[in-house]
Amino acid sequence: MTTKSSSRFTKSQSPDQAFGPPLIGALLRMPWEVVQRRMLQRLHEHGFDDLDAAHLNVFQYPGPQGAKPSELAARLRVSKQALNYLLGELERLDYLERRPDPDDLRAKRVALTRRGTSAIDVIRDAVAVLETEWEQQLGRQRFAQLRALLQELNQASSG
Amino acid sequence: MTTKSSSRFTKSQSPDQAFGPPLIGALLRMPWEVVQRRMLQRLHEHGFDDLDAAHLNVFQYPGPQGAKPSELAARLRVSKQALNYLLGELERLDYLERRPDPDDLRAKRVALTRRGTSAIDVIRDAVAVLETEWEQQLGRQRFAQLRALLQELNQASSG
DNA sequence: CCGTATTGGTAAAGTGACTTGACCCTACAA
DNA sequence: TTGTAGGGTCAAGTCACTTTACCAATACGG
Repeated sequence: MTTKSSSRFTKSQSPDQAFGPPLIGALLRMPWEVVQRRMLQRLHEHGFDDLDAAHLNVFQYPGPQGAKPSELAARLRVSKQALNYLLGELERLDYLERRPDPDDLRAKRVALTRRGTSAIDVIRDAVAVLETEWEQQLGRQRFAQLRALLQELNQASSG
Repeated sequence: MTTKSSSRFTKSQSPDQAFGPPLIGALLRMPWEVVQRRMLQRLHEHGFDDLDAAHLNVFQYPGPQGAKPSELAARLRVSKQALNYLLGELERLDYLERRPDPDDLRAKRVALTRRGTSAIDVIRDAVAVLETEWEQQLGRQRFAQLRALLQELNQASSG
């Protein structure tokens, strides 16, 4: 019933601000950007200073371990060439290897090196630290609630 | 699922995943990406098909209206040259104008055109639709809770 | 089996969204 | 005044991509 006519909705009342209060988009984006920066910062502090944001995408959940390059490309919504370029970089920097798939002679599989898994450990740690910070700000219970709600949201819109 | 044979795992407790359960990072990122795709999709459907993800950043909360290019550059964490490049595109595509700042002869101010504000209306509408979808999935109360928690989180880490 | 289509990956060339470095003009404080 | 910082732009270079094309292996319908 709220959305039958969008007239009142879309016209913002304040003239010099196109947006009113933060939309759910911004509310999700801003903390995610905090996480992202934190991950990069920690990685750089721990000697993985040859990684940048683009590389980070490859390590993103659920991680590249065992995946086929084309799988990863689809997951990250980039062309397989673009992804292969990234994989080349990461292989050169000794974060992973591309090994032949034993079950399909066309395919390859990504295998993390020791350095690669170490980097992922740093990432997980960085996020863990941030989580405890947020936990303190929101309270344990409320933070747990937030996490649960986000989890539910992700399950719903996984398609 | 896949072969159990490759069970040389990192210090992560979960078997064949370098990551265990989704970290808060992924939980924030994934719905944000849903929002992002939805915004672009809606824009393209409504005739704003000359916009891409990079342009969207400029329109992000709280929007470019009245801002100085250098402000926007800092906000988006890109160089002022990079941002100026984007503004050039958006000006050429008739989404905004760069006008001289009346109070500072060095500066310019971004002013949205009619087409620009229309695009923002579409964005807000797209997010509003998604919000009602999520509201139905989580329930009104729980979704309101989620929004409140996210708002709190953003206030905390605004610095 | 065969022939065809599909899938996984690569190579090469082009490009465009950036970067770095320089510069100009204005503002402001000393 | 001067010196310094801030806002913006121009120009050149770069590299992370895209596009196009192609090969090899697999899947599948007969």
